[in-house]
Amino acid sequence: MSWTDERVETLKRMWNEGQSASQIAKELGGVTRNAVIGKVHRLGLSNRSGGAPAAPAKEKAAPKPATPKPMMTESASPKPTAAPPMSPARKAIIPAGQPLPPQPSANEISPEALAKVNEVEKSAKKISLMELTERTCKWPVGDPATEDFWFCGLPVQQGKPYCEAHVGVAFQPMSSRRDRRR
DNA sequence: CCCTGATTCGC
DNA sequence: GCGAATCAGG
Repeated sequence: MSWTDERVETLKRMWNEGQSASQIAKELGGVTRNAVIGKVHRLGLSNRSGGAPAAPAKEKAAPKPATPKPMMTESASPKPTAAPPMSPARKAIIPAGQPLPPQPSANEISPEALAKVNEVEKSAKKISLMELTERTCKWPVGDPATEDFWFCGLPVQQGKPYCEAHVGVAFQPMSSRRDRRR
């Protein structure tokens, strides 16, 4: 693949939209994110600005022009309030009667988060215990005492044991989310 | 480990 | 000019 006008155009557009290099590469196809980044540099638009070099620096070793970009959306307030799902290990010891394990109670969890989970669970990979890996969401769904039980299996949020959606319900902002978003 | 962009350098 | 390899950071 080569950089046709059209492809370059798409590149520019997406880059300015804040898309990541890898996303752009995927969209374009036939190129890697490295290619995209390389091109971005050659086009001189490493800084996601329309093209207004407000900083006329002549530095050679200017390490950091500062990046006023949103970047990673990481909210840090890890205080597990909503009971994290129990270990799969207790699978068999459940009185198969009715005292079902407290399905991560839908107490005061963000309605949005719950809605998100419901959606996610529909497209979940539904993997089994054995299929769990370091980077698969380990959120259990269903009744461990029945066949109707599986793990989410979606890609986990970096660091966390669950996917984004499940991290959302697993880690409550400790109160009933009071603060405002960023 | 996953991901991000930045840089280098042989082609 | 191109982009894989590498680097630096989250």
